[in-house]
Amino acid sequence: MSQFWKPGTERPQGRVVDDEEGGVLFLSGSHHSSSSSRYGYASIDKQRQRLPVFKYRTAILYLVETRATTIIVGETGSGKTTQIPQYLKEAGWAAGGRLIACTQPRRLAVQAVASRVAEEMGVKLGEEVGYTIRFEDVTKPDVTVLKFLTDGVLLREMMDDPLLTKYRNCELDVKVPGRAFEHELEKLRHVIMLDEAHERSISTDILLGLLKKIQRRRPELRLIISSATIEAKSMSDFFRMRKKRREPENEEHGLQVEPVILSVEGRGFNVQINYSEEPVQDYVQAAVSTVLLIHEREPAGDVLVFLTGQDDIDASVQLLNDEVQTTGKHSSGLIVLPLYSGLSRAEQELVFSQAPRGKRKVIISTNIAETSLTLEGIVYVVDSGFSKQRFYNPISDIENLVVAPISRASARQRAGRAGRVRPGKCYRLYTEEYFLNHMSNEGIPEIQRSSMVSCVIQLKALGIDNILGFDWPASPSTEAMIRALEILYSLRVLDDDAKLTSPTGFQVAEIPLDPMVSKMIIASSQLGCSEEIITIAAVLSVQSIWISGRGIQKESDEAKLRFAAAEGDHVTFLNVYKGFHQSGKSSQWCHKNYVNYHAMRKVLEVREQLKRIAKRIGLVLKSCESDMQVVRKAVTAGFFANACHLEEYSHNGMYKTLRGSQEVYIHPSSVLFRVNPKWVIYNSLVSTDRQYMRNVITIDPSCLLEAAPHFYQLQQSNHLLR
DNA sequence: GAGCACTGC
Repeated sequence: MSQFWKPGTERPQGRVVDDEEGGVLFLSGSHHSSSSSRYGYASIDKQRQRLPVFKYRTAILYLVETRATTIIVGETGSGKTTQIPQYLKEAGWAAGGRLIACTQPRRLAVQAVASRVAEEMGVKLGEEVGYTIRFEDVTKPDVTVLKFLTDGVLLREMMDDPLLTKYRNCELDVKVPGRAFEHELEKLRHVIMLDEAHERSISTDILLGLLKKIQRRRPELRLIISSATIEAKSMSDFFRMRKKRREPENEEHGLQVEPVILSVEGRGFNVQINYSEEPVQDYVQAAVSTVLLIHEREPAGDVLVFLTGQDDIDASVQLLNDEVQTTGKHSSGLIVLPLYSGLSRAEQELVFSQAPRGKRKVIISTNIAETSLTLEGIVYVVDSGFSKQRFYNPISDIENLVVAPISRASARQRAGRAGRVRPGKCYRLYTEEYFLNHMSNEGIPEIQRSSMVSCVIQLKALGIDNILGFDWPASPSTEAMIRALEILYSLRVLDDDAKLTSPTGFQVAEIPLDPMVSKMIIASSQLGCSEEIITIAAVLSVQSIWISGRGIQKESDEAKLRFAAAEGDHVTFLNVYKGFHQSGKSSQWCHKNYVNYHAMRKVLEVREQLKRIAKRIGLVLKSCESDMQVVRKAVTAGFFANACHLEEYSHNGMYKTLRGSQEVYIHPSSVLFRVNPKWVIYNSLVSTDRQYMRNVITIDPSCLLEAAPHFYQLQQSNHLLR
């Protein structure tokens, strides 16, 4: 297949930010493409001063002093993440026991940034500079002043302290002042920095809404929002808009509420964009021929290809390897590596190793390389223009993974991956016309593509009662909201007035899991099987505890049968956990039984956290030993809405959901596959050509009525008792 | 007899 390319006109790293309405705007100077190693060894201070953000130190501090909200647009390598928190500390924003908080969407980034900053400041991590992520609090009371954390953790912290008035490293009694003395106010002058806000995770969006709300009560709270170029304007609009009435500006303290955008250049290199001249029919095939073209015509440098999922990636790795084999010398020198989250740790690490001299590394990856992982040495990027995205249908209450076109923002992000070490090239497997006229500017925020049950619970726990009226950066659909309220009501987590019930609702909000799982845990406390149910909840919260992969299917299926329980997958998990525990948590035992050791370690961690929380909220930790009847009852108490009945005359194992009469099937990975018991409850649905139930347990229909009479009242006569 | 983009508490 021949490939025609048309050089594009887009500059992936353009940095002019529009600011019409009177906001201060700093434009960057000339674009430097320097690397720090050019100067050889330099002291940390010198290195810090060489970062692009250093030029803006005074400007940033001035803006944070005078503006409620500052939006920083910082390209890759600008140094904003590591430097700005230090500038704030140096300027006295952490004096008097106050904490400067800086959030990241991902745990790994939190750890990396915190340790880098601690190193630059010459302090031990966990002292002045600390971090908090799930399972790990590396901060020290009275000592830590710079705290890095995931946005999820900050959200959890706000449940105990909704106005963040206690955001300090030691106890201090401060009242929220209506009109307070200067020195009282001083204690409340906090800065919170939300980094990578453009990624628009659910937690970031909730935080943005909450912090905007808090600012009205606490004008002395300062926000720094870091964002990519394209999204900066909408972020600024969000903070500019006063929701109902126009609120008076806080002129008294010389503070302006209008947000301002400050743009800092990065250290990326220019990336030449090439578009396909014709629309591409088959992007796997097109990606393969483009890689071969690059290898044939372009100078040395590694290639990164963005495809959508495991299937596409494995197929193209195969095609490229075949090509290398058949054409021999011409195409040799290629090392082709797949990259997706489902790979084992060892396989993932291969992509970070350097290619031997004279060899070219080709990494074929999912979206994981767009945000989560940074690969060094990439000079060429091939962008299919697609990724797998999650969509939620509130009518059927089902989440689907769909291959969908990416946004222009994503396309720029992908292209930028080619310019980290030297000028690079990006090959887009779509036309320039398509890019300009058919791609959306920004992706759909996660909050508009997800179920809202967890989100509603969190907001309720934060004291936000009018959720439909909440000031979102992007509003979730009314249908999704109503569906969430309905589910939470049926779980008896919300009452008739949509308030959290006591104690169930408040307990569910404390548990960091899906409300149906939390409800199951609470029920298990009353039924006397919380030890078992907490283990099951922990296993359900990791991706999979089985080792899967090509060539070992038969063996791993057989291994699974050794643990299989007649009741279904949940009880099977208990058998695996028991065996793992009895082996002394041995990795050899896992290996022998085709159980994923890393997943089991995570199960242990989650289990410990859940036990701690259970104790705190007053649940009884107790084992039911071998009475699996109560285990099934507890599962039913949380998941009654997922009950299904086998169609009597079905020969292919078709079930129908009680709630919506949806056609569903037991997933082949379940121990109940082909067993087809009459009544089952599933944990989740995956939809491909059919709807498959994953993690299934048999139930007794009378338990359904017992667990949720309110829910099954109507169906009672015509379904359950037939 | 099928297949799971990626985070997070």
